Amino acid sequence: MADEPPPVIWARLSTQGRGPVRTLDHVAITAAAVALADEDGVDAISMRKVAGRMDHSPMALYRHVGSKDDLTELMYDAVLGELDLTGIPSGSWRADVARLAQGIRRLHHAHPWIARFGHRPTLGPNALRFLEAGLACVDGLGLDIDAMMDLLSTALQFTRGFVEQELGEVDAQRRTGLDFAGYQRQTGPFISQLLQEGELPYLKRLITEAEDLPDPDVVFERRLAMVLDGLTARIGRSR
Amino acid sequence: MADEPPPVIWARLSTQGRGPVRTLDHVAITAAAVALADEDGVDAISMRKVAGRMDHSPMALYRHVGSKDDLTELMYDAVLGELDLTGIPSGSWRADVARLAQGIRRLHHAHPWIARFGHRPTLGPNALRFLEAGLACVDGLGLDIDAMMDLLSTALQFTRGFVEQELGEVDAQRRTGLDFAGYQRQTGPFISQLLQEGELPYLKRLITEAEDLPDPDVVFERRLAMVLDGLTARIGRSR
DNA sequence: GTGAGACGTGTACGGCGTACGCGTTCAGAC
DNA sequence: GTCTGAACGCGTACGCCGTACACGTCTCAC
Repeated sequence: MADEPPPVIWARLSTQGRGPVRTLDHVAITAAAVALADEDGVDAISMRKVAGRMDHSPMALYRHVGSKDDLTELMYDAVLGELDLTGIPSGSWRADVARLAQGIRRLHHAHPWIARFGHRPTLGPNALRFLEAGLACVDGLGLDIDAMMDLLSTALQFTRGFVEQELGEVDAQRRTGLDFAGYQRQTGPFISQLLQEGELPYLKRLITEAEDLPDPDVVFERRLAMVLDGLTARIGRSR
Repeated sequence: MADEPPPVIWARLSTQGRGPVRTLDHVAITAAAVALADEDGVDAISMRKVAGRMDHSPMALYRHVGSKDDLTELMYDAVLGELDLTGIPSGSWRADVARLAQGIRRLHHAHPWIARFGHRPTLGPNALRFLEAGLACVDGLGLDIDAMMDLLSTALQFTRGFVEQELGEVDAQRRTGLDFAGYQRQTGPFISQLLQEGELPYLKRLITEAEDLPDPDVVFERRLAMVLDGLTARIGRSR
């Protein structure tokens, strides 16, 4: 059985070695890729374009990142580094977890492409920093490590699901070039037809009774508060 | 300003018209695409392969689906149709919402590619059926339609986030051809090195103290219960 | 000095989504 | 019964994509 190279990028990141001085490294490549993704969207990320942005040949990148999948993992960890974790843990687990959730949501808004890669939990430095900070928030509550993970993960998984739904909207807008109002204008006739034809009482109520343009920040806060309430109950129970 | 075609596929689905009898329609195409995705994964979905599976030329599909994005939306609605909604609403909102969440999770496990498309909430027949059933579960609790949506969406968004994390794992396994044990074997040395070098007390606790191979079903139930607890609190408050 | 390894490049392969134009088939207008 | 034009499926082609592989060049260890 051969010694396979580790499948973890983080164990494969090389530093300047014997050859010519490098004009490229994984940090710069990652930064270029992030900038590209931020500007032009997920679908614009290509090895060729990233390389072009750095005035290098596409194949030059492979000396440093192994594959496009590797690059996306580096990108993910890189933006995780933007999270501000100062003052965490603060002593109030609820405030801290809420701050982490809000931070993660902001991160997804700043980099809407994050959600579109399916990753294992990455072992990058920023992901680890985040994990440590997150678990520190829920330490000292008399919970074992599994329960601590439950608290943290539940809040963050809700956040991820919420944000992904938001971003589906954003992404569709970018692809179709239609904002929400334009979309409504286009779908209006179809929805009217649906309501006329079928038995869709709740769709009707949504359209007639629901708040018209709810502030997504407010909705997020409201739902996050419910989730945190559920976590609180769990802490009380295990004491 | 020209009359653009509606951006909603559902308003553009055509039926047999004047020309030659069709040998293809969006239902058959969608079914073939779903089968392909189930067998070979997201990355295998291509117009060419779907067409090949039906013994047709790739371009024939475009007569019926408009674009690959359209096709993915059809696929999403198609699998939503697999959800069993009989007996919903049952009278117990909590049991119903839990059932919906479990159903959605099962759906994602059966079709792991679902999560990889960013969609607007689709207006397909099955999505509408699901929406109606979901809101029916949380009706009669004295909540307005916005609060009803909060309840339903919070549970489902948590589910989506949970499942996407699970699937990141599954997907990575398919891509690398390494199961979890193999992955652990490969990453073990790197993690040992991390623990030796850095200050990662919680990673250490996770590895030494956490349950070794937690049953994901159990973890999901436990966390979902917490979320539902949070929702319960909200209902009590608004009465 | 010299050899080996690191670095970036050029070329090429097989795949992709889909625009465009074509012949064929048939429902409805006359 | 004939004609016509819309609907249908196909062939070709374009410009992308990820990346395997072979190559020349540069630098450090010896």
